[in-house]
Amino acid sequence: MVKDRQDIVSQRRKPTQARARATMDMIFEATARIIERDGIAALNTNRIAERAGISIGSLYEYFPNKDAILIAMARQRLAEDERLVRQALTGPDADQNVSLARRAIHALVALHEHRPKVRRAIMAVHLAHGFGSEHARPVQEIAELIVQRNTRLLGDKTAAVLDHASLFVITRAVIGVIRAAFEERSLLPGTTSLEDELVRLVEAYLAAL
Amino acid sequence: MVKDRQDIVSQRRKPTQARARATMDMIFEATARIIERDGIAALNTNRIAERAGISIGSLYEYFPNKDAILIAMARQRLAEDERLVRQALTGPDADQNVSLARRAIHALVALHEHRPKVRRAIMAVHLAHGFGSEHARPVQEIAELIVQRNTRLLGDKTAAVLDHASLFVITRAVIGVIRAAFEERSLLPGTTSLEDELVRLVEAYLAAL
Amino acid sequence: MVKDRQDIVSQRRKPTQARARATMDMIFEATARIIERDGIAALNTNRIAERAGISIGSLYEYFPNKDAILIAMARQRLAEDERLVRQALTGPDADQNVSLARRAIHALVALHEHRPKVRRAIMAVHLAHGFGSEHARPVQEIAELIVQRNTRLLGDKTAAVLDHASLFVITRAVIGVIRAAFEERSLLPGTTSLEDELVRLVEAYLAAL
Amino acid sequence: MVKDRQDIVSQRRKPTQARARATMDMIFEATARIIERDGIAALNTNRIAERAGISIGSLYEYFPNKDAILIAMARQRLAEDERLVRQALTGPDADQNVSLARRAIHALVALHEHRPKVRRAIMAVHLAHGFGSEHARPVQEIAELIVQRNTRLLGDKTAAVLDHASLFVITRAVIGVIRAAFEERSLLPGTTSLEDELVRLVEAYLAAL
DNA sequence: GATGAATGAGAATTCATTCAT
DNA sequence: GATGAATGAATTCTCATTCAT
Repeated sequence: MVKDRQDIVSQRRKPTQARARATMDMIFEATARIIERDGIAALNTNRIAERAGISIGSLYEYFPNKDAILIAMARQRLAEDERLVRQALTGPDADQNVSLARRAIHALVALHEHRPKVRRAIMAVHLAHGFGSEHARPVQEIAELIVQRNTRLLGDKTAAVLDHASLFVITRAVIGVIRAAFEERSLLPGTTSLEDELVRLVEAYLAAL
Repeated sequence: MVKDRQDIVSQRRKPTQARARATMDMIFEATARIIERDGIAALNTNRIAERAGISIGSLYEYFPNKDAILIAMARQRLAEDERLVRQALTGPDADQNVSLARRAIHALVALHEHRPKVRRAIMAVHLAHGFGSEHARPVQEIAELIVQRNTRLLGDKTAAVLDHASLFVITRAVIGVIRAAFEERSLLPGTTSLEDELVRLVEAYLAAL
Repeated sequence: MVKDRQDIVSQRRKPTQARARATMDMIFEATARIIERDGIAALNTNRIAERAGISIGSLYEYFPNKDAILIAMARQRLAEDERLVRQALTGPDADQNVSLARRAIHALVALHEHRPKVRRAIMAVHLAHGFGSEHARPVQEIAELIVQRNTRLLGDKTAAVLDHASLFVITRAVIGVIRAAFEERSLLPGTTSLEDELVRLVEAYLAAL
Repeated sequence: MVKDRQDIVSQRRKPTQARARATMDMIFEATARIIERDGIAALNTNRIAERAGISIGSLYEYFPNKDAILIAMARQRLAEDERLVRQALTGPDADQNVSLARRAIHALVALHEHRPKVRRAIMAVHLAHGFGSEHARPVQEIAELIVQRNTRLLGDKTAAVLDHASLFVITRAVIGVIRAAFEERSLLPGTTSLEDELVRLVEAYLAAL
């Protein structure tokens, strides 16, 4: 039973040493595998420790409680998301013939294809702990990046228009659609038409500003 | 935690009698109150029964397990959502001077202001149980209604354009934004600017088709 | 009541350490005492743990569920039965002037005098779980031992006659009578006449082959 | 929860009317079917009432508690057992060329082929309630019948020899073997060799007296 | 006589967490 | 730093039985 809810977030040990970093990765991997195979309901700290090949005592040396593991995983994913989308936009492999928005959307969709069950589970916990605001941060930053780029190309007009509310709306709209596509399976997520529609949505909205 | 019970979904007792209906409502109300006051983590069947003023045995006469209660609540909410939005569109109090899209968006935003904590909790469980596809059904049906209306007014052209994928994208975009607004609290939900932006999003997208 | 747990049989912790072995014995002893004093209906895991002086959690560390405890006890008893009868036949204290059959029967009757209420209860559960075939194994093995001994003394003729069916019949006849004597209390078990009759039964049957 | 254990045995309603008799049979049949399909662990009074097509309240009009149903079934079976074996011995279809012992044994084996799972379950409860002595009564009475018959044919010598203990031993030996054959499934129960061996056992024992 | 909704004591079991070694 | 045995509060859920209608 967790008694002290305030430190639910922080890891106990700073991953200064490579060794500690490796152990944490094993904990994350074990957690992900359990979620994938048996679902979040079957996840418990003893099982995580066992599959990670460490003792339960050691696990608690790294994380103060169970949810801290999932929250750390969510944050890691979110950071990774941002890194990958940014790479798609500015990295050396980026296709310069494709619009920034389309590249970002394509990358975002691709992200959601990786371990969707795990993503859903960790994000749900992350959300339940009130970190919803961190949730869209990567996409938001990407959006701001795109806006800055376009501003430089097109002049200052657009930038003035794309205020806080507009940025919020367009980013959440895009993630909302992508998540729904994966949650519902009604529309095949990999489809190009999904990406086409999303690009249309973004461009139409931005044009309307 | 639900084990291997086959039937997470259905109620046990069919609410044929008004009495049974009333009992179920008391269970729902007790559940909602506990979630609001103490959070979903503090929710357990004994407490629900106690606050609902029935015995734990009776509770299990109505629902096979805890999650079934939350899922039933989610479905009730979803049905209510649809009813309310539909009413805003076609009901006697509907303001005919406002566009259908704006009226629907206004109603949807208003819905999310009602017991947001409860809504979040029950929808999370509903989602976790794999009913993500039911999740957007009300909005989808409303959207189809709007499309039909517009089709009658504008002729068949628009209808041909607004295919499955487009409808999916615009509906999920709208709920995605509304949910994010309530999850994140970063943007004050009641704001007209949120609604304005959503209307702009919808109209821009439809115009771009 | 055991639900759908896969593994009713095995202990969870292997009794490698002497400590674990001792704990298991305390669980067995606590269980036996509760059955003796209050009957099998009063047996529950919380009470077992309490009387064994361990926490309920620890109990479940050793056994996956209540019945597993009883089944383990039954198997322990069965193994002990075999050991004791074998000892009566071949041990240093064995009276060589008495026939093997009589010695075996005497030992078997003596066994049933030890905690009859416990024996009945654990064997009933063992049986109810479909382990009826393990039930007679000790006696069967003893019988085969006797046959081998006699074969050596009398030559191969007898061995040829005492086939599978005959061995089955005579062993089950003997335990059937002993158990009935203890279940029914109609005949005082300790009586020598019971043993005399059983010896007569065995010898008459074997002679008739 | 049963509060008054003394009336565990008697039915509440004497089956004076044919109607009541029919209801009790439906209760018995429902109970048997549940045991056969789902095992004794799945048996509960609500389910019995449901399958018997009566209300739970009515069920308690006929039996004071759950075990009373099973005990009544056991007694009915036992009475039926006796009737059937007696019929095999003295009935019009009885084969006069076969010895009485063989006819009795054949009939007993045949009995155990009928709903073995149900028989095991109800007899276990019957036994657990301390009615073990009623258990062998039918067989015992049959044995006495045989002895009387043989006495008339062969003179008074045998009757003098077959005292209480001998009668006990031979009857319990026979039932013990038959039960083991069905519990263990190691020896095919229907086999003639089983019957042959049992007849040999009985005749050898009686001859040895 | 019949009904069946309601009861609630009680049983099994889990699992996050601690702490002595 | 690591271990993992032990803890026990907490939770879910069952089902025999009652009794008002």
